[in-house]
Amino acid sequence: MPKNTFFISTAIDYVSGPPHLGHLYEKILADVIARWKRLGGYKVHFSTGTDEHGLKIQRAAEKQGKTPKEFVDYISRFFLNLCKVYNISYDDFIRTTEKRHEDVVKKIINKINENGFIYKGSYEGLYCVECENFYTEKDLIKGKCPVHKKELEIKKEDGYFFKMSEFQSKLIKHIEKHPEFILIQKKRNEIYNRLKIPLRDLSITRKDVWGLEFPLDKNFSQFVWVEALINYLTTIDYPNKKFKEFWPGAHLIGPDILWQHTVIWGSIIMSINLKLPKVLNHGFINLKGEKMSKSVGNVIDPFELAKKYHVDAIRYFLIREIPFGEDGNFSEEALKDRLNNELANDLGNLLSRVLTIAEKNFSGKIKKNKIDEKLISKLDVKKIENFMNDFKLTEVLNEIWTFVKSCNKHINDEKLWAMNPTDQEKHLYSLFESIRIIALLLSPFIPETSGKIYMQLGTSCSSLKEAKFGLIEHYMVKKGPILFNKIK
RNA sequence: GCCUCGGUAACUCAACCUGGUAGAGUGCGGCUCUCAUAAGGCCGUGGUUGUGGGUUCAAAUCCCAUCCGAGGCACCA
Repeated sequence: MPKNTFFISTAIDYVSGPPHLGHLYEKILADVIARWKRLGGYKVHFSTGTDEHGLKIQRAAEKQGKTPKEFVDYISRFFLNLCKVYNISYDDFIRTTEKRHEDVVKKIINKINENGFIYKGSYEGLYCVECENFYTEKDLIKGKCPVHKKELEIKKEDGYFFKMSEFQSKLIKHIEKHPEFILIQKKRNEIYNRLKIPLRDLSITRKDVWGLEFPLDKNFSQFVWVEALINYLTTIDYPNKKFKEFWPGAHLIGPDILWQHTVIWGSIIMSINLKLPKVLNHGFINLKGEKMSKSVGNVIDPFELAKKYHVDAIRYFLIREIPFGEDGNFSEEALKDRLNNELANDLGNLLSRVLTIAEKNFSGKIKKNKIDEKLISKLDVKKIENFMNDFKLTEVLNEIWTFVKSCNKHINDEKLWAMNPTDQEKHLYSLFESIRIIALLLSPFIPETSGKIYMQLGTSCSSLKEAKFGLIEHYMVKKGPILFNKIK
């Protein structure tokens, strides 16, 4: 990726059902990173979207008496809406049923073929006649079809294959040379070890399944995985200007699809001679230690959540509570704790107490003054930038909060409310500068709140370069509504 | 079965790579300022670091074993 551009994608969500908290978590992570990069002056392309082909969707559509296209149009809207409700600043929302995607897929498949990595063969596997689908041994329940509980037969089907096996040693070498290819080490180890087992070629076509037509043979549709991954090239307009500007990027994904993004996607990328992207793999969200699942009925609906809690509180909570790459726990109790203690008391009250003094004693007008070195020594912007570069988002918030608390302590230690006017104005200036920079650093995480803080401070920032003390000549502040209402 | 990761205060985690008798936040108890969203600040409470061995002057940290837990093991996505 050229120096001053940054391409980040979420996985495109499979639209067999509406979004849950896990989908939201990934979008928030990507959004925070994208917003941070923009603050840093990068030209950012942030893509998200929906994956709309495949057998499961075909089935789900049939069940509802809809055509697959009608069905995906309906579900995809929920994901788009999710982005809007949660302030996800995507640059492109891509759907795999779009024409532009079909065009790029065609180009890629042709290119892989020209390079000699596609051949016709036959796939043999365990097949359930009723499902019209192949299963692997792992899928089976007591050796039988997981859906119909029936014996499976061995079936052979013609199809096209991608010579994935040819890329095995190259993938191993790539991981050894570029460990950052897979961000989280424990998952990197898993992939690395699995690559010691011979890699099989990948069957890339299906018969009679809802999907894009296979460019080399009209009798087949494409296996969803290969086609869906190509969205990362579609979104930056492969092979044109934007592609040259932004490739390779960083793919943010969940642990369930790591193999596909490293081994399958990695091989495909190598087969068309492109540089490999980075894979930023995050963890799962559990509920009270249990996996979210529809059958257990403990799925959190992000739309319902947003009705109950401030969107920024939810964004803040998910990032603050769950270290990148780790599985995390969601509970409303923990969310309330963070919201009440950290957002409302520490941050919201800090703004409120300082504004009151400024309005009461100076009618909101605060002139530039010498900065209090002791106060600002508590903030290490460089450290925060480093954490951010390593995607240690939780640490970033931790560091910012240390400073928020320092501001509160400073007010107490100095008895700000009881000072003579000259000193008071001096300290107020330092505090407003501190709060301005806090709002700036927090803006990727809680954008709406940062906006509210800027408004009350009567200023605004849009670049990390403004994270310097003493930039503002005059403050004209005006107290507004409180930032966060506490929830019992 | 094979592979990976984890087991540290009531809870969530840090310190482990680069050994030197464990830190933070939350919770709980107390004190305190009064500008503020009854907010803020301070002090305290609290752990024989899963278990058993080994190496070492010294082990949460390195090695071995063992128990417990989580995850992965490709064409459903």
